[in-house]
Amino acid sequence: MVRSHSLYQFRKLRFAAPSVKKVGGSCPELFEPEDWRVPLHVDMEDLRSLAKVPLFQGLDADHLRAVYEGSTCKRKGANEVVFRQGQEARWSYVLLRGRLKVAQSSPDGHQILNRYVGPEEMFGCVLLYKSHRYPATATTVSPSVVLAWDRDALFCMLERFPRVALNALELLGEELAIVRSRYLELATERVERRVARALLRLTEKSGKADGRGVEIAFPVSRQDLADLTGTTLHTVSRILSGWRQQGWIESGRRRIKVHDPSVLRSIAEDDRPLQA
Amino acid sequence: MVRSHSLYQFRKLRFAAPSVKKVGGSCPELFEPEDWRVPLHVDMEDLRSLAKVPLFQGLDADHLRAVYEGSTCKRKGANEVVFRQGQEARWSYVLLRGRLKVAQSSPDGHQILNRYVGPEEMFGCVLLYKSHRYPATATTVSPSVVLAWDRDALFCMLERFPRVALNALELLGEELAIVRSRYLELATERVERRVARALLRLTEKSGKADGRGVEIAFPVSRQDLADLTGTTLHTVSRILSGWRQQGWIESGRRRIKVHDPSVLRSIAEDDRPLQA
DNA sequence: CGGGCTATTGAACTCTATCAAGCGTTGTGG
DNA sequence: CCACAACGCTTGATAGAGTTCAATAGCCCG
Repeated sequence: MVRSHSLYQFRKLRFAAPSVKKVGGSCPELFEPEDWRVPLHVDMEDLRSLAKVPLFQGLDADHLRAVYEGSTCKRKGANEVVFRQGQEARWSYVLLRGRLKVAQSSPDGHQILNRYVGPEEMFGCVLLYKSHRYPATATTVSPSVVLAWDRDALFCMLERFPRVALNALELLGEELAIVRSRYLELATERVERRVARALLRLTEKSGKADGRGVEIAFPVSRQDLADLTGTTLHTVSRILSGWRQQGWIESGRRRIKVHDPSVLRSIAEDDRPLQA
Repeated sequence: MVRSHSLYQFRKLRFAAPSVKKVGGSCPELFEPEDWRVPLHVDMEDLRSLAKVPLFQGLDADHLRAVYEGSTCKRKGANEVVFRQGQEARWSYVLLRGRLKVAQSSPDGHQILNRYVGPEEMFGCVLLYKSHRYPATATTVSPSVVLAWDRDALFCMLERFPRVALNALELLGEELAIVRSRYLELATERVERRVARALLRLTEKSGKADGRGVEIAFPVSRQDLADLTGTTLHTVSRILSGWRQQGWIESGRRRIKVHDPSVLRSIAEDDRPLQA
């Protein structure tokens, strides 16, 4: 599919000086100036968010608090890197607010997009990667707040709260099923269909509907879509142009709105459900 | 890649009457006639195998025994189906002896091969698939012995032995990393390289070396290799023919021997390591 | 206002799927 | 035990989806 080196594929990520601030769970006084956005009662708000995280379902308030206090809070602007492929994997993350993407690149400069991560999802979490290295790079798409646990805290947590381990097992299982279904898709469907599916998944997961259609709530470039579907931005551009001319969609710079999902669905047609 | 319906893709699996015999863990007297292969001390032998299963690392003898006694033993000939895609997922499995392949097919009749399973590996185990259905079909490649636990037994086990849950987490994580790396491969590498990688993985995992090279220890057809790499048996055949003419390999009916892995490695060349 | 990004589009090219046909082996049933 | 069917493999020819190459145009931010 993507064959050889194309300069377009080398995406220059802006490596803003990592304005990572570690914040002891319940020590708001440690906040640094750039954290002005954060009100002092952040604790309670984060805790409420935390309660919605699937990974922590089944924990009662006290346990949640304990989990929270073992965490480190990091705040990022848009387009910052949370961790980079190949780095030592010390932290496991949960996204509280914002949006980020997890991408993997091959040594020859090609890139694929593993997934977009939304609020309350865990990421970078394949606990103790055997290699002890992150297999992918996580980059924020919008300003984000993440909680992180280091190896020790994580193991502690898993030991104290077996329920969390079970949740993790379930979530990893889902993830695995999704990746497998994506693999099947990549191996058997043609590009247009893959793009349609990807778009549908994005709108379903994070679409903002208004009178004239559903728009993806965060910026997605053609290249992103290409990396997501295993093709090139050129092909994606052509396809979207076609759809736009048909009036199926509306799109601009890193912006896509689907007018009529049912049309896309018929392009993606198949009995097979879209996983996730 | 694989575009439209090709009769070749509809692989007629021989659905032998499932000669599944359920055997209470420690009740050898329940064995049915077809189990003549099995000596009476099967218990101890299976137990020893069980001790080597990564999923059960860290359990002591008593616990292993408990785990074993919660299991059901099933024996299969070659080319039998253990579970089928879409069936209700009641059982989780560990392969004790033999070899099997796990394949997924899309509604339009295309097929991909998720993985080959060797002794001591777990499969069909993404505990409690959310859908409660197996997402793939497992077929024996050689005569095999599997142990199975039903949902209840499994949860019991996870509850009694948190260590098993942690092991499972680690194994799933590895699995996920492998699938992701395979996805990256499929999206970015061309066919020849993918085939070379697949062959190398097979020989490394289950190669029998002799004076003139390394042979894959179980039957692998061109179609299998194609399903494994997301291409067609035609292309695989052409590629292998080429390599054979170069003297890199030697191959027959469902039989492949690699003379010089280093040559294949240079075809698959890249700094990227072959995940598993 | 200029310099990056991002997107659009045309044209050429090529990898690989698809179509088609044939061959040797295995194994099965008469 | 032989014959025939099924299976696995090989190979040539053809075509097409989608990558690659190239060039341009619009948009956003500093």
